[in-house]
Amino acid sequence: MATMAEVAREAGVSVATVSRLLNQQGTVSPNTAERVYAAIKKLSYEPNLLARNFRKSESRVILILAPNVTNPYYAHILSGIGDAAAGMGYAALIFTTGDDPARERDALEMLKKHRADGAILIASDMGCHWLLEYADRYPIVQCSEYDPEVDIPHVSIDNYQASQESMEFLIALGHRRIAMISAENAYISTRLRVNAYRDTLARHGIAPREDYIAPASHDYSFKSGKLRAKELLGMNPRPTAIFCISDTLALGAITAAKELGLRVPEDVTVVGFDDVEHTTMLHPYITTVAQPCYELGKQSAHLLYARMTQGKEIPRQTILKHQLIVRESSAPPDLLE
Amino acid sequence: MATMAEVAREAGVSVATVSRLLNQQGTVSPNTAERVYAAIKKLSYEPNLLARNFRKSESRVILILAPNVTNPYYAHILSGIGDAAAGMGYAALIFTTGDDPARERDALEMLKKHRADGAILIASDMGCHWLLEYADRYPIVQCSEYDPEVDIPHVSIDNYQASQESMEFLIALGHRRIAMISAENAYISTRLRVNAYRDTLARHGIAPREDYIAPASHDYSFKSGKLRAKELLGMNPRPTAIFCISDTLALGAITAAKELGLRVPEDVTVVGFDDVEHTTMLHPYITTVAQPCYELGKQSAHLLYARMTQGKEIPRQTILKHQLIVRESSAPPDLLE
DNA sequence: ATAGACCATGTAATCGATTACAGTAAACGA
DNA sequence: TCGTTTACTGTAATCGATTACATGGTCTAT
Repeated sequence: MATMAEVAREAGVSVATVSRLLNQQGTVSPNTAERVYAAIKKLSYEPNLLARNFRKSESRVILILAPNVTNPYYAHILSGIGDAAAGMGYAALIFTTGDDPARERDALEMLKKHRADGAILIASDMGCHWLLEYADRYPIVQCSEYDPEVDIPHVSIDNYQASQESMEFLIALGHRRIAMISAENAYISTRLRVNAYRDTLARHGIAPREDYIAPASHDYSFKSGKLRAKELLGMNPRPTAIFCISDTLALGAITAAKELGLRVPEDVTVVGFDDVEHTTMLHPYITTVAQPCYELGKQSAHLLYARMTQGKEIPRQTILKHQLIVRESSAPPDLLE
Repeated sequence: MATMAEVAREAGVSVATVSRLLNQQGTVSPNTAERVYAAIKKLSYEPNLLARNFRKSESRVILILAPNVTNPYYAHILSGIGDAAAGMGYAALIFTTGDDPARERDALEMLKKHRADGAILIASDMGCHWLLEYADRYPIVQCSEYDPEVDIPHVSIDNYQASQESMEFLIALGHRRIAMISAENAYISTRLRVNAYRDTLARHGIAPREDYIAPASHDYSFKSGKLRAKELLGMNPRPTAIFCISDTLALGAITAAKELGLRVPEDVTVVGFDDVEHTTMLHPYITTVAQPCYELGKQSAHLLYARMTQGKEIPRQTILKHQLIVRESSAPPDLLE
């Protein structure tokens, strides 16, 4: 592979001139430029990014940490980040952490080693104070999850407000015995959604029953949603609606209901969260709160970019709009029962 | 950030000694080693990968090209590649091509620029002779899709055999009017599956009807699967079974059947392909051919690694095992109709 | 006692770009 | 006309690691 020096020799100029031409720095006469371009073509020269990045001390890579890439919610965020990064001339290095802070930490070491210029963390647990050690020294943006007590810029939706709307909707339909499938994780979204669940019930004079709140596994697995739903639907009195904090869990709940011989929504209403493809794949289509996943990723990337390149102060919090989407899995409770 | 020279000064040795110690090259006395480690700790030194990679002329990055990251089939492959790469000390740079050869080509330029040491291509179209231009000069492995006429190592399953088994299964159940939802793409898998569909019918003395083969959109979208299935199920005589080349399409077909008031599998049998999570998310659970997605990705990464590091000749073709999984969406046709 | 092997370490070149600085020539302004 | 920009180009230092080669000291075998 030809080097810049060879191109320079071929064109009869110095490397400085070639470099200036390629980087649009300084000036180069049209005549010389033409000769250089000819030489580049002749030798089919390609700049060596290893050398360039080393010299400029930048990697043009952004690190992305996600629990996994198979959950469609994360996949869409990754998609948004990836597209935005590509548009800005950055490459996205995706690391999966499996929700393990140790692996998260390992991956962040990449910043110290100059393998990446900045990082976007998707779904960090609460209580991530140790993150500040990195955030103070490197550009970092959190996407979707964050800790309100930790001062790192983040992009998310208003989980409390969204859950409240969902609950208000159920109550307005006439539901009183509303259960919830949450998750055994330390995400802020989970906490806010549970808070909103309790608060909204209370505000309507309905005493929240703790045994109506069933935590699914930390990764929102379909299987565990089904399991928890079966437990909930076996209780007496049986809840007439289940508020799930993810669509996968909602799908699990619907499957559970069907296996118990219950109809959705006639016998039990199920609502989800996120609005991933699953919601409209089989009937009943799922009522859910739509999150702008792709946009969350895109915004995160743009913020990080601003922080990395212009060293700009970026807003601590960016909240994008959610939307309650009513479909087939919700209906008024059957009051005759 | 401290440099190796500073560490060397602090420890009272030369940079060569520090480097040797860190790379386990040559020998360093225990005494010296201790002093160096102390210096590293004191200065909290981290090697600069930009410098190291530049010097060694390797990026320790592998390029991954996929049409998108949201299709669960690709997501699982990516997962396998990512884990394997991390285990080998490589980082995975994921680029989405949207099935656009131009973007695929652009991404491959990264190899020339030394941004990556090798590449794994997921789902390249047939007729990708131009790929040889890169494959001849850089380590490249294709995963899942490939072109038998293009000599690039690839990892896949036996699509023909798998489809044949699926068809034999349907015929053994008693189905004669079997339709197929394929796709409008140029993948080898699509071609082999269609071929196996035709051949197997013919071998059983059933004349394939061309209008029973409906191509869905190139990305196997749920929506287009539903659309095609509605057309097929509206035909006279109506097919009693539909062989779909992806689970998403199968899900679309099941939804279509339900919307038409048909029961699955009593009125129509639907079988899928891939075995992604969707298959067991709602009843009827889908009968399908399982592909070892994660393993496909992992193997691809290992092959690429062998090729990159030992320059070894690697096998041109690696075929992993598939498995027909019979679930609820298939049953003998109702012969009373 | 001495050659040869081996160990521990240092010196300095090297990878391929970017860029500060300097120099020359032409253009310009008064 | 002379000083001063301005346009264009070249020289060489530089980024931070790796590594070929050289050096001096120890140990071993004859």
